[in-house]
Amino acid sequence: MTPEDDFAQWYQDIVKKAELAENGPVRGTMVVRPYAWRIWELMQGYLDQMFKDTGHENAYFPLLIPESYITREADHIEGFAPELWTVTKGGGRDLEEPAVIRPTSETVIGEMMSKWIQTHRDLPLLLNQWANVMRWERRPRLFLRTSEFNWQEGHTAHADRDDAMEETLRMLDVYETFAVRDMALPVVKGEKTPSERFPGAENTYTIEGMMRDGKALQSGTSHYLGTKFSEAFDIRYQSKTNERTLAHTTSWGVSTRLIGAVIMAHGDAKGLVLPPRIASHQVVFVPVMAHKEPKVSDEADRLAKELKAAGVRAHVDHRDQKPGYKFNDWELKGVPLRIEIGPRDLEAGTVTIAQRLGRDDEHGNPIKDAVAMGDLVRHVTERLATYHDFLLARATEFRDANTKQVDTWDEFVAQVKTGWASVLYDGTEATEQKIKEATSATPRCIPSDYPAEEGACFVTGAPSAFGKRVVFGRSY
RNA sequence: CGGCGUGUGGCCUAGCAUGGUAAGGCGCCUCGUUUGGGACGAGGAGAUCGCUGGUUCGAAUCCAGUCACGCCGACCA
Repeated sequence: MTPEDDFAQWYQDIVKKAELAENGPVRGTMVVRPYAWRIWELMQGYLDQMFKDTGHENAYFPLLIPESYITREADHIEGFAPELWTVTKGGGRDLEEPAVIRPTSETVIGEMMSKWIQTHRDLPLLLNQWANVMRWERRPRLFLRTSEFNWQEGHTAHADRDDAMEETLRMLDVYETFAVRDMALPVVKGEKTPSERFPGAENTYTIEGMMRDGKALQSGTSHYLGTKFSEAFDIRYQSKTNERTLAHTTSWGVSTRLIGAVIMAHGDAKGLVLPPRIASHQVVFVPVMAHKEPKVSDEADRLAKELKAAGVRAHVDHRDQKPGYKFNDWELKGVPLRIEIGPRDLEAGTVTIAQRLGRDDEHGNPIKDAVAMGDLVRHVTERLATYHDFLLARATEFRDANTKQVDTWDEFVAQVKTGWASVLYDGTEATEQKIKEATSATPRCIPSDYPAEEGACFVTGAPSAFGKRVVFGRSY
């Protein structure tokens, strides 16, 4: 199965065959297997460090939220009501007040913030939590949309709009940096149009990645919540001039959906392709003839230890299988570098390196390079770095080749079948609706780095909105 | 939630029209031979055929309901 034949089927095959995840016993739930959870742990590591570097502290808030909290902010409840899971019993008895399982934690954290914030000296309050949330999903897909998923949610409170907006955009930048630097995923960063905003947000910002079928995946969002939740939960502080003032809040999150992004942005017919910085194993050794020549295993173990000491995630595959089986297996699992080591290598004092992607012969098989054992650590370290650059460049080329500026309806319809279209449009929901009905494309974002441009809407001819082009595409 | 489709050992599938108590491949276990691109032979384990009910002497097969999964749509940070 290749991504070109049937993208949806290909995706499911990879998730299953690469041992990433499977369905849980309750509809819409997901079991994340160790190989994928390791990827998530690595992602968490990078993100958590960046959150701390930008002054945030981790905390933990309860899974269960009083039902009444959710209803306090009008837009919020309207948006989330259809997706809530509600607990009505505890210890076999009906609860006095039903509790909802958090779909997101603005409400319960808002409630706590109102208690913790007294004066302007308590601001900004910069929090993050790593947690699971639940939303009823009508059509679950592993990693992309499941009823329960793991994520991080940042929640912050600020003295004024400017400070909160700065935070909102700062964290959006953190997400962009992470996507590019750690996932080799180029993203388009920008603001959501009003119809695509988070329920309860004044503004929503997003990073959008292009998958290999040309569809967009919303990969991270950052929201400026204004004073909506402060009003609902009474988050006020005493200002320097002794006035009781509403705080401005933000929230921002990324989830295990990012694992889906990695699969769909980099994968190919052979299977998963993992960018080195988030690869569970960066290097896998495949010993050859180890049963006849015990030194082979010893040398593999020794070299792996050297690599580990240098900070490389190396693994030695001691399984009792033939080498060819292991080659295919690790390619399916997307390991960046494979090192073959056998009697021939021992004699020559070398190992044989094959790269998962980007260094293939005319038949699509990896070109194997001999590398001196003494030079292995340096070579591998460099290879991993250039491999990352290669994946990023490849994904960027793909995205750019499938993004077009268009100015007519016909061009637009053709373009969003396979990629993204950047257009001038009037910004109305009616126009968005018309586009969606005809093409199933929706506005992905108003890119931050697009130049100012105005003109006539390509659908209605009315003056364009937002002062620049907007990217449309089909999305997950 | 609407339309279409699919549920048979861990995985893929045959059997179903014309009911008679489940077959093959892969995988798994044991032994031997093999090992630089998915090995081979011999022996072996493993399924109340998604679930519930109905029809029948008898149901994987027919009927009804239900659950799960997939695709499309609607919905969805």
